[in-house]
Amino acid sequence: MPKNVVIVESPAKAQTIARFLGEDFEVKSSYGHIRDLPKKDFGVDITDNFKPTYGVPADKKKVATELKKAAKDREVWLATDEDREGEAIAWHVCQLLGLKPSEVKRIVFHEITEPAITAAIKSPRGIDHNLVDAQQARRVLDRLVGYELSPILWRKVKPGLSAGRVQSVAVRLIVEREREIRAHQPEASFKLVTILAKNDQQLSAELIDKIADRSTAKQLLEDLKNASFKVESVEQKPASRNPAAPFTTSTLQQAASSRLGFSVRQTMRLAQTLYEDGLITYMRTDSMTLADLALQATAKYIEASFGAKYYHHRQYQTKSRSAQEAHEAIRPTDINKTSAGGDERQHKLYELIWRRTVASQMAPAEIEKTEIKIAISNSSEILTAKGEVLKFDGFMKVYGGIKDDQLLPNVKVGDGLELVQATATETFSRPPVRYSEATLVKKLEELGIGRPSTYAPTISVVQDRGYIEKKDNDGKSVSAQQLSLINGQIEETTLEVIIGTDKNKLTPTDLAEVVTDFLTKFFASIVDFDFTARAEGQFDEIADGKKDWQQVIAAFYETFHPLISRSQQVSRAEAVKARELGEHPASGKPVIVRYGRFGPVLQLGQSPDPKDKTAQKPQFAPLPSGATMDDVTLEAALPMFELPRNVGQTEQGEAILAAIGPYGPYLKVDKKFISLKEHDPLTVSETEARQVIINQAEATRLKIIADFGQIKILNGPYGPYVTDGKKNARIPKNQVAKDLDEAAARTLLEKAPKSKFRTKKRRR
DNA sequence: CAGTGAGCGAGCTTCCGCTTGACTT
Repeated sequence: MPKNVVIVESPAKAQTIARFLGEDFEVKSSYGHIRDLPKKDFGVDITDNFKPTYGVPADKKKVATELKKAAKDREVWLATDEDREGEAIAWHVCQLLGLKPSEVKRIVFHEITEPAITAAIKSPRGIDHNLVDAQQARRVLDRLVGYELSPILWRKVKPGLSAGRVQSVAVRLIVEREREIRAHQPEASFKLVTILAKNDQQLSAELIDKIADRSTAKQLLEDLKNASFKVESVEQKPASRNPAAPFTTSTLQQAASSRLGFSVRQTMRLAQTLYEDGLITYMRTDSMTLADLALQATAKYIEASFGAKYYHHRQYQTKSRSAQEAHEAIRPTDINKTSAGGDERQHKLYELIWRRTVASQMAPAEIEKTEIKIAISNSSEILTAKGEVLKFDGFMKVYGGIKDDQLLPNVKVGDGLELVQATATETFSRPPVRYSEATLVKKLEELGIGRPSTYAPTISVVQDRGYIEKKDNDGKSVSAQQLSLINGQIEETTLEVIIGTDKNKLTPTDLAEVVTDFLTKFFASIVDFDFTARAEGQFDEIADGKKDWQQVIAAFYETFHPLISRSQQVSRAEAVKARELGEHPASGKPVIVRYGRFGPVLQLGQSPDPKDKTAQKPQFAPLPSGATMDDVTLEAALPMFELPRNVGQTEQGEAILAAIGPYGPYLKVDKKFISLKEHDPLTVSETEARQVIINQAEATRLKIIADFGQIKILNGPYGPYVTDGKKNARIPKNQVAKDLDEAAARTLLEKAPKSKFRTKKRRR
């Protein structure tokens, strides 16, 4: 029985370091934080100097028992990460095991290499209680903000909502970007591009400045008809480009998104598998540092594979202001393994990491840039042709990314050129682009908000709460004019261009706009982009022993809590920004849009005084499909009060109604409801409605494999299954669905395990 | 599954950061 037990955070790490430590050491994992504030209760005693109550969460009970068993009568070594959270985990483990910090050995290492670990074992230290206190301050601050703010939203906006230091800023960024896009007015201008020739060789040259309007563009083309062109200058200058730093979590997420099209969550899942299989280093890191052994191996690999001139030693410094650097950068554990991974996507991600790591230690790419200026005989405007030639590929041999540029013909100053064609095309200024998952992560990291372990979960939570949706935007079509000068003739054409298209971009819901407005109005300091950065400054002072954590929190709470009290006085109506769209033509009553208890709603007539029992109640209706609270108009709103609408009859003479319910637009035929997906309930014709009804009947018929009354065998997205309306059972591989009789189906249902998963709450 | 809309009360929801694992209608 080994006399030492080493506790680390991750089981995969435990496995690796066990190999280096030999028989005297058993290595166990805490699986992250082992104690935390309770989920159900507030867990912080405001009246007792913010004293936290810690406990072992339900999903950690098993680990806690195992750790206690393993630590009994052994020397305990705590090798959790060397950052605020890691130090706190070490302290919590002490508390769990009933050990005084002086009774354990605290060790740290940033690389999982044999030298790093043996060196660490030789120099144990104590637990840094200042650092633990900094973590407690962080934890308690987040609890105070999250658990005092969220209930305000439940009461003033909608139950189940949430707010927090990180998620509320993420939502705010997306809301503000959307508003910039809405406010954007595309400005038109003209871009002139010419093709010029010297003998058989052609080059493309353009006017750098945009041309203000069509008449100026046309005049310029008229001038070009009779102009001659002469090379005024040829400038060549060398340039070099350096490789990007090795991956951190956020840059990996960005590169995997842009190069491989992976979502942030997908990237992390794949990286986790590669890490567990020992193929890459830890994937949740903010460090760009490579271990010495890795640097040496990479140098050797580059020199052997590409030659010495491709090698260039580099050490990178992180720019992230919140970086804690408890780990290495993300790199392959064995640089000689050029490809690895269990499936296609793991393969691609591994290769991306490999390329980035190797490239980071390679020579810069050498480029020769050429710029040719061309004078026009009858105009003061200058045409410019730019070209780039790659002289030495350097790191681009493994991590490319340069666009092919034009190779310019050999011309010298004074050479005359012939005009082949000139085109002036109308272009429009672009609105800012919406955030993608990856660019949001980038922005959050720049602001120092969130950590490598929370980027992916934050993106999920803002979607789960109904604040943010991933959406494609079709953009809008605009007509652009184009004037072309070919063979001495000016031709005019009109092009249809689509601007503002988007795929998979983060778009705010009406709920996000309402909540963001509420929070920026009443909690401006909390959703301030610098709030986290300022708090981090305070945590650093606690870590340095210059401040007491409870005093820091007390000072914060003194300014924060009054905001809570004040916001409680606000009426719902004020919180949810009602807007009057106009007047209902028939009744003269106002039409209002606002965020109701169940979502955005149109209201016809003012809400009556609650004391006035005889007052007429206003009429309510949902927003038209595709409209938001911000862009809905009176014209679009009015027909919504006419629903449900009488569409006509089925061939059998049953009445068809169309309306919008809580689950979207639907048709109603003889008490049966059919969702309307393709058509609008306001405009759907009788013929279209009949077809939808027939299609629906056909789909149901295809879904049923066997129908025994209560028990049915159905085709589902995961294959055939048995159901009695309440419980479902999958059909074993060795049985054929359509051969089952009622008795067999019943047996399957009885044998099926009760679903452990709660059915997911519906989002609206 | 196909109405609701104010505010109160019962009892539910909620934060961030550290980690992995379960397994669907």
